[in-house]
Amino acid sequence: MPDEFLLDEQTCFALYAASRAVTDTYRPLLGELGLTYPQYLVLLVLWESDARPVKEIGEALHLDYGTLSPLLKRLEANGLLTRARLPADERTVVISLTEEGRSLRTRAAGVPSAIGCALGLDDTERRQLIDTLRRLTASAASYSSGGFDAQP
Amino acid sequence: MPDEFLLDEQTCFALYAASRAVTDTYRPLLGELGLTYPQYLVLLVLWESDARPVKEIGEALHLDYGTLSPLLKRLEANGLLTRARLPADERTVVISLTEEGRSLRTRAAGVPSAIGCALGLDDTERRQLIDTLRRLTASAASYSSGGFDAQP
DNA sequence: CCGGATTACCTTGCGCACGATGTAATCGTG
DNA sequence: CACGATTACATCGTGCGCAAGGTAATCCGG
Repeated sequence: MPDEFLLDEQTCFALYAASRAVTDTYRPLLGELGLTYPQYLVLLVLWESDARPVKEIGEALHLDYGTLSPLLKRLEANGLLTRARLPADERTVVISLTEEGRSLRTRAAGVPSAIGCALGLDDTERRQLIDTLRRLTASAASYSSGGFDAQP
Repeated sequence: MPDEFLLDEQTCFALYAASRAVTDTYRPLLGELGLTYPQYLVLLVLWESDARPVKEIGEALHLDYGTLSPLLKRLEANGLLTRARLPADERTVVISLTEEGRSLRTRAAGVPSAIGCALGLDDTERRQLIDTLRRLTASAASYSSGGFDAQP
């Protein structure tokens, strides 16, 4: 039988390596904008719909507060967004883009196509890859946090 | 036209999310062995062929010394491997498994199949995913470190 | 309306990842 | 053989990513 330790390495390691290779590709592009890849993801969320609570940003990106809190603080320090308590519920912090944060979208206009080109996949492959990754993510998530015997 | 910032998010973010979901699945399994996922990857390399210089481990995993040096130090502190200068070339450090490091392979025997099951992909999908990810990684790498105008 | 549970967020600690910098050993060239 | 370049590795600083523990605001059952 083939070595299970090698077989296993293939899917998960391929994923791990590909993910890092992609962020490597983003790095120089985003560096010119003073952004990291996770910071760029937060801006993508906010460019899509501004003034959202931290909780929603976390749900969109599958990131927890331990990651987001300091990240958002850095973006605030860089003048790209503001943090404000919601008067109706003082627990929730609403994140809003500043004018500088909004205008950064224009400067980032070339990023998506540059990345799309760097990945070197045609439309069919891209769609299929996304579909497979989505199902894989859902399947893995159902195992990690619950699986058979999850109790809410 | 569709929003490029949304379109772009799909491939790269799907990859980013899937990669983290998979390591989430590994975490409890490897936690019982006292390992993290990158540490597990290093052991996979060494289980395949022991007594390798740090350089080769880095090439296999696409990791640099800044990541590997402290990681290997932790594995050494945990008694899983040893580090020794090569007499023939005092610059290179050879990493060798201890008896405990070798025996951990037996305790990890159930990990690959458990992960394979959690991913929920059939053999065809798995093969195709790996193939796509490999080409994507290669394409991205050729852009990041070189691309058109790389000068050695 | 009161007290316990829940919610939203923050902080701390640890372990990657990566860029930048440093050091010692070796190689290569004149 | 000298000496500049290269190689192999280590260290430091920054920024994720996640677990664990903390706080204040809100909700909810009695």
